[in-house]
Amino acid sequence: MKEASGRRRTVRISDVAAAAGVSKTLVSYALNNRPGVREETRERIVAKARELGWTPSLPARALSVSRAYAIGLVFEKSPEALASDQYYTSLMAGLQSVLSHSRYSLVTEVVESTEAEREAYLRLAHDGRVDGMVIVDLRQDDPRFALVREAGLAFVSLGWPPERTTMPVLVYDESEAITDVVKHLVDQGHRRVAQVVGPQTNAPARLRRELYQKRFREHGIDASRWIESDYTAAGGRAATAALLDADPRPTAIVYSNDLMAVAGMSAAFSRGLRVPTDISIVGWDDITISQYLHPALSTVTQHPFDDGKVAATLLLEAIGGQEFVEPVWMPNPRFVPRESSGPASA
Amino acid sequence: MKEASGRRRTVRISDVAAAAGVSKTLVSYALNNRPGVREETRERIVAKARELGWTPSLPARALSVSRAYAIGLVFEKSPEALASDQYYTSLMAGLQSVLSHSRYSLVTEVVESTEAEREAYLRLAHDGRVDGMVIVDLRQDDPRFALVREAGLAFVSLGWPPERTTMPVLVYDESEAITDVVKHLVDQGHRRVAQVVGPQTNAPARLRRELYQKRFREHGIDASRWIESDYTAAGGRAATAALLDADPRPTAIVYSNDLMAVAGMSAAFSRGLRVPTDISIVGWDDITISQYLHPALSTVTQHPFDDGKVAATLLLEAIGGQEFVEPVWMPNPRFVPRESSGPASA
DNA sequence: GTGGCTCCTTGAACCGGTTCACGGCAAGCT
DNA sequence: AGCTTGCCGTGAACCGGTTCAAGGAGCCAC
Repeated sequence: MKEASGRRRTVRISDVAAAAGVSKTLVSYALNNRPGVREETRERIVAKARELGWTPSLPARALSVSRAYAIGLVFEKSPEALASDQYYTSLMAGLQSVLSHSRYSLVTEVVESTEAEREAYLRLAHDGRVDGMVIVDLRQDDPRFALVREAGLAFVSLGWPPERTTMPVLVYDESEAITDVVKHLVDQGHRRVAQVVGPQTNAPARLRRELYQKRFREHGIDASRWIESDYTAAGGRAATAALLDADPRPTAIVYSNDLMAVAGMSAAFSRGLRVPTDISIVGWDDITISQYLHPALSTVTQHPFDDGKVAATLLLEAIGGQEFVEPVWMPNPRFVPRESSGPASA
Repeated sequence: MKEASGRRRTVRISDVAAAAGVSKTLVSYALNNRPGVREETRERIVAKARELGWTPSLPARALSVSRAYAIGLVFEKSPEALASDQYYTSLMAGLQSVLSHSRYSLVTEVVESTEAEREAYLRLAHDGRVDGMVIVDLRQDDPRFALVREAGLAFVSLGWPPERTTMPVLVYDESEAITDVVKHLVDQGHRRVAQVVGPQTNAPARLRRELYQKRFREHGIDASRWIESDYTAAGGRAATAALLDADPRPTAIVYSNDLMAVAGMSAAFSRGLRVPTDISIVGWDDITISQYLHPALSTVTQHPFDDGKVAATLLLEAIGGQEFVEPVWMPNPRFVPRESSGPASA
């Protein structure tokens, strides 16, 4: 009586063994599709297991095979920055869309300093909590690659890692979109263009800035007008204010994410400037809200959900032992002109 | 040689035992602060453990004590809806801010149907992957409570659960903010006010709609003008379009989240209406971008990060065996008037 | 000197799987 | 007939902790 109402007795592999009249070794072999089990016997065991509703105990399996059946994702970001940036949530959803069809789970951490990030990595690895990591937001001389290497963890890198590796790497080419943005602006007569960029310790942020500069120079535009910011709205607003203070004011500003671009528009409005009549604004990310803004934001679309899907798939393969030599090229980001960019003001 | 460069040998409890010259039982007792160990011996063991860099193996401990040392969070939402809604990401960050100081981790899942949600719950529970769940977005007759009860999992509910429970419950009172919004609108002469609400299978969405209606009626306003939508931008835009088609058009629309409100503004603009001159708009959530819009969005602020913090704290206590009888009242959401609401048009 | 008590310590079982090494048996080969 | 070979199946060890029941040492009282 007490038993029935109390903690539900879970069915063990030995229960299945007893019910099928074989040893638990054989049950294990049968259920893991190992050779050395007569087909007829295997079927009987599988049927019994299903009948009893057996599912493997994760901790037990984890203990004996030293696998966690989980992957980790650590965000080194302020909660504010994380929440206001859709990229990460979409990425997570993309990862999940693959994991939920496997027996793997996603363990996430949000930390607010590189020191805490380091600890999180060590903890996840040392505790045997995960079998692999998804590394995003690559930084200059990123210390995380050494961490995973030492911990013997598999990983997937979203962006070029600083060292050669046999783990999967996802990359894409932003230059095409950047070329399109610059062409779009130049065609509309813009000659004074400024940039508000992300933290320059962040490798992709740096690369993006350089690509923009290269294209600017090719069109004879002064490429030195850029301000480093932090991807937050407040940061974007402040940077924009500074840029608008310059005497020959820029006629266009390109931002490294939409959130800063929106805040930039707000800064422009509050000075009585019209967008795009007085100043053109181009973002990056294409967050949901961008197309509903007034004016709708010209920006560059990315595919974080797909990135997540592919990243999860490849990471699982890497955990399975597969080696990767070539990076995987993802579809390029694409420029989407909308209303916030137009002809340059006189 | 091969050993040294290969898989790093992790230090086990028996290594500590050998080094300290005691049995592994005693090491376990000492490290778990159990009574029955001489103080001097305990110190020696702890010192040795630290010296060797021992950390407990999670799977091993999980196996013997039937604890996962993790909590679960399942989102039943489209990736799109999840990504564009800051609430969830902030909630997650809040949970993490507590968990990272414990040995607990957060396991997240994103599913797109209630059937998949059910499977996710069963899987997390059955696999022994988590010790407790965070239940958000309560629905009418929410099936998740039965799931966790049957699985014997602890949980924390963000909102009133359908049944009596000894698990922690977080609640807050929206009526104050709603009273303020309605008063604000009425004071400015609004008599025709409409609502765009969230899915009415969602219990809090329903309650919010009813509270608004109650206040409307108290001021003699027709409370029947509401449209059910889905919290997405596309949904908000469509609902707004329908509302604006009505002949005596509403002079104000209140939305159940900011994303729909922004999309609603966009719909108004595209018909040549001005905000707030021709129509006032009030949102709900206060996402980061709201204050940077043009006009800045009048809305209601919530505290998802704090909710997460408190939820995690209480859930850990519940897992520890503590029982809760009274729900915990969180600070009330607060109305923040900005530029998108103003005097009613004639 | 012996019994009884407390305090500290330990061997062994257990959690629920995986896997290694071995054994029985029938078929194939010489 | 004797020996190898392959297939199928099993016992036992192992993963790294926790915990129960029992054992030894030291001390006190009778």
